Amino acid sequence: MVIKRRFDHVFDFSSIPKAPRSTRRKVLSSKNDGVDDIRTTAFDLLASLAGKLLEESQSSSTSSSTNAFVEGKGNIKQEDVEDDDVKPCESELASKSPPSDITSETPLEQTRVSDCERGLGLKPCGNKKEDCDDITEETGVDIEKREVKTPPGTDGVLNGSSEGYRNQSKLVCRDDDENYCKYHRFSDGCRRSNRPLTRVGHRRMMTKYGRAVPRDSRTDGCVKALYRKRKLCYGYNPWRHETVHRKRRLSDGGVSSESVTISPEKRGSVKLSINSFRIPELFIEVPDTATVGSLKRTVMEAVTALLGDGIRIGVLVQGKKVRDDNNTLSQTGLSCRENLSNLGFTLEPGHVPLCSESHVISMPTDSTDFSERSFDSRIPFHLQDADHLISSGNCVENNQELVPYQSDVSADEQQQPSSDSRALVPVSALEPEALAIVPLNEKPKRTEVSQRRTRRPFSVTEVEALVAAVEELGTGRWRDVKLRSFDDASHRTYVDLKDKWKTLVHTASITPQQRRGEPVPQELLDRVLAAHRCWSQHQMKQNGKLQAAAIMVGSSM
DNA sequence: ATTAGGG
DNA sequence: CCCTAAT
Repeated sequence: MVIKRRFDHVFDFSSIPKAPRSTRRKVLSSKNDGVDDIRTTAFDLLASLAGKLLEESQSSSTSSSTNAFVEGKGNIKQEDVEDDDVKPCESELASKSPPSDITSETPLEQTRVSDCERGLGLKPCGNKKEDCDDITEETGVDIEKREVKTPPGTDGVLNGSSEGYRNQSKLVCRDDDENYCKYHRFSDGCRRSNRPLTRVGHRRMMTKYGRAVPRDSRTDGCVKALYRKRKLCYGYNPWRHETVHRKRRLSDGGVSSESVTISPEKRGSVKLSINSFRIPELFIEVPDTATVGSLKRTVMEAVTALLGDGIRIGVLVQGKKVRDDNNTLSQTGLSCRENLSNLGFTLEPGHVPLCSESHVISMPTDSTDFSERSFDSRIPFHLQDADHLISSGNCVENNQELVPYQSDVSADEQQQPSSDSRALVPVSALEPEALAIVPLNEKPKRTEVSQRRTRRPFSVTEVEALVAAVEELGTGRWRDVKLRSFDDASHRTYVDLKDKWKTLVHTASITPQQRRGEPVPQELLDRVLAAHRCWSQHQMKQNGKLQAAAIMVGSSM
């Protein structure tokens, strides 16, 4: 699935939620922290810039026009994912089977099982059956139809408003993994897994880092697509080459400011406010198996990379870039009102980005375009866009020094924002180089095909299955847990399961307020804690026995 | 290939 | 999730 949308969002600073930095940081994982920092820094930077420039209250026209301006630009909003299609998931649930059915176990294992089942207060299988029935219902939400709704008559501009978002067009994504995975729980009753047996026929090729090599295509469409995306990005696609070429030609590029309002009030001083910045068109490609969540992250990454890459400010006067930083404003001709009205700013990337992760979508200028263009024959959009880029590039070539800027846009268009697309002059038309700003490859960390897997939060159903398996098998047999309960979920490796258990234990240990993501039922967390205690205790005992045995052996020698 | 634990 | 070390 390739989404083609123009992506010149207007960022309305006032719409950016503010929270104490410390608060926000607290809630973020260490990994996202960096991202958030970057984003925050970038926005803070912009905000402070605007603040500095805004020495005084804006001229009355400014504030009144700002909102209207943004409104008029329209909005694109990804509505939160909804589960609207409920369909029971295949679950092989347990039939009654006595927990004592462990005849094949060694005496040691027998004791540990019984110990732990006592410790965990495991119910007899009859009760487990009840659990299983409950689970059947829970798994009913496994099938998810996800939608992205875009507002009618809008053009791809983001802001906080959520008005008028009705199914103008739908982007239906499916998470294949969740759709199709089935969880086995107590599929063989209460019998403990027998490693030698379960091994047979269940081995799965794993990549070096425990990455499961998908056994079938139903669950790995995403993987393949991602890989393909990667491949495209890393060099085999014409679009990319065009991008690179263009970048060599371009010395500047980036985000343009809009709706700059200037109020030369006192003599010798210049007051102005920057109401919004527009982000240039971004190209995003995601596989149609990608989740909406991953799409969001992708867009976020693209924007973050753009802003966080280190941005510079460019100044445009009468559409021409002012390159001499040492000239005074009056020397630059910014002393009179007329000239000030032609002042513009650009955000430019800190350095010329190279290609790395080419996620990134571009959005059409209006929603009509979106609904029709995004999902039709534009799939191989690279070529078409390559053409576009080329022509844009030519434009730049002819005008390298003087970056075209529609200076009257800020003065005029913002006054009549809802007058429609005139205010939506595509960035590319103004600043073709903006197209090249797909921020890429700052950190050559992950080389080549190695890509971090897309995050797949565990569903409650999965957690349930995991907890059940660990209750049975303990915390040190992740491979067995995998085979027992996640054998059909190729994207869940035993390492994933182990990691998930780790986080579950942590989650269960913290207050509900500190938890994030889809809430895990307290009942499950209680079981997690109980199982964790039981099995770690068991492990200690076992270690003790081993030590004792070792001592015995040692002393007898 | 698995397990365990840090990042 | 990723990465490593140790089995």
